[in-house]
Amino acid sequence: MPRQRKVTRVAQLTREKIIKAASRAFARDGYEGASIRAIVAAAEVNQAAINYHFGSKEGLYRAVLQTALRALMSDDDAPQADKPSREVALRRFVRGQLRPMTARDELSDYARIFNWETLRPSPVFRKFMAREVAPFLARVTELVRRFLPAKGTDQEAAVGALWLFGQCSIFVRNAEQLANAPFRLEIDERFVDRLADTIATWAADGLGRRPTKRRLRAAPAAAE
Amino acid sequence: MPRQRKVTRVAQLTREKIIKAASRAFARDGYEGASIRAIVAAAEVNQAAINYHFGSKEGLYRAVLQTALRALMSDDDAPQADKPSREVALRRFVRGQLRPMTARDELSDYARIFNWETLRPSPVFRKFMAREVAPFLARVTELVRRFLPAKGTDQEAAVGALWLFGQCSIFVRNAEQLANAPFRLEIDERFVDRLADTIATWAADGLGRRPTKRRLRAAPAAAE
DNA sequence: ACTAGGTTCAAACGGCCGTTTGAACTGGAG
DNA sequence: CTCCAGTTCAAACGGCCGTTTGAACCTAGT
Repeated sequence: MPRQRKVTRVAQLTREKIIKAASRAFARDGYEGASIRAIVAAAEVNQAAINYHFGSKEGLYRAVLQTALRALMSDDDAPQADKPSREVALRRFVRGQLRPMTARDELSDYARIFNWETLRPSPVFRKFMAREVAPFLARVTELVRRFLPAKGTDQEAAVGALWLFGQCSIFVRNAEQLANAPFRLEIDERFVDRLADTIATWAADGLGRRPTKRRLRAAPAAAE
Repeated sequence: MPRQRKVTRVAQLTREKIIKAASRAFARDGYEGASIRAIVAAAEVNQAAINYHFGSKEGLYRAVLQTALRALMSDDDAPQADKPSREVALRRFVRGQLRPMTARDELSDYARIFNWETLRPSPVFRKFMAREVAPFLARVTELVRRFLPAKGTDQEAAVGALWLFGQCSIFVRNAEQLANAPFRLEIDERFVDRLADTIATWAADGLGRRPTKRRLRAAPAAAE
């Protein structure tokens, strides 16, 4: 369970197979919903391997989160080089957030895992994020601030960042449902591109405006 | 399990105790996370009572969803009488959505249950909603349409409605977290009122604008 | 080739889950 | 008051869960 003295090549391969299968499982079913038995079946690995290599299911989840965060960070670090306009940066961020709607790769698995955690963060996640995610969130807050009126407070920027996440995540969460029922949308790359345009535009316009100070709540109606 | 010939007064009371306790449990832990044993303990009722009165856990959930939908519908039916301006209607809707951030009553339990279902709708929920929720969603779509440019399509309105839900739900989902970590916000009625103003304003501005048709995605950089 | 230590394995453990059972109880119509 | 349908109850069932065990199996260093 604690440190290994040395790890053989095959053992490292086992760990990687497990993490890959676990990423898919956690993305599909959430932390509690994903079972060790399903993971080891997909990874074609003995059940005890997880406790041997990662100590516990929690330890495995921690390892997956680490892999996920590393991948997500380095992914949208890349195109950051040329300091694009705030509109382009916003559009890129939104499109990146919407990526899991169509993509079916590891990166979208990672995004889905974080999506699960927005509903009810697991203890593992909260401890993990408190340390590791600050720089990531700071980057989004910085992006939001470029749209806020001059003297927006830190809190306003943080709220704006959360607001931005929320707009994207509901489409990611319901991507499958959008094809059915009252929506009947065809979710392909083209649609997601247009959706990203729409959200980015809506968001840019919203952030730029000062919320009205007057009470919009109607005065209590005399008649009930 | 099927029809009861007659229900005694005490039996009806048992059913109500169960539904109330189940609502809290499902709101707190989601459908799968809530356990029958926890529910019957909170309701001070025998474990077999749930299968006797509702047939199964699914049956209980259906009953809770029915109660919830009825309550939520009649709640925001009430102030609909005076045909408020679209801005007032939007602000009211947003404030209503944010209600569970501070309120700790049955209505906010119901809202939280629906919130869980936006992450991964349970089969019960999907069957239930397909029939029952159409009018509710139609109302929100109608509200959104009042902001859209003249010839917005039905699909645009539906997307707008989903977008609106997303903006609210992330704050509801993370209400507890907003007090900690990078946000440090004090979540009270005043804050939620201001948040509702902000979201309503941002949303109104965003919906009113036509998304830009030009590609915001920067042309592929020469270097890289 | 030997062997010690890292790794895999099948099997079992204890615990929580939703459900079923059959007996005990009870309230209200006759 | 009787009696039985409606209801409650304690106990048990089978199933899935994460974890532990101890033996078997490599594999790399000598």
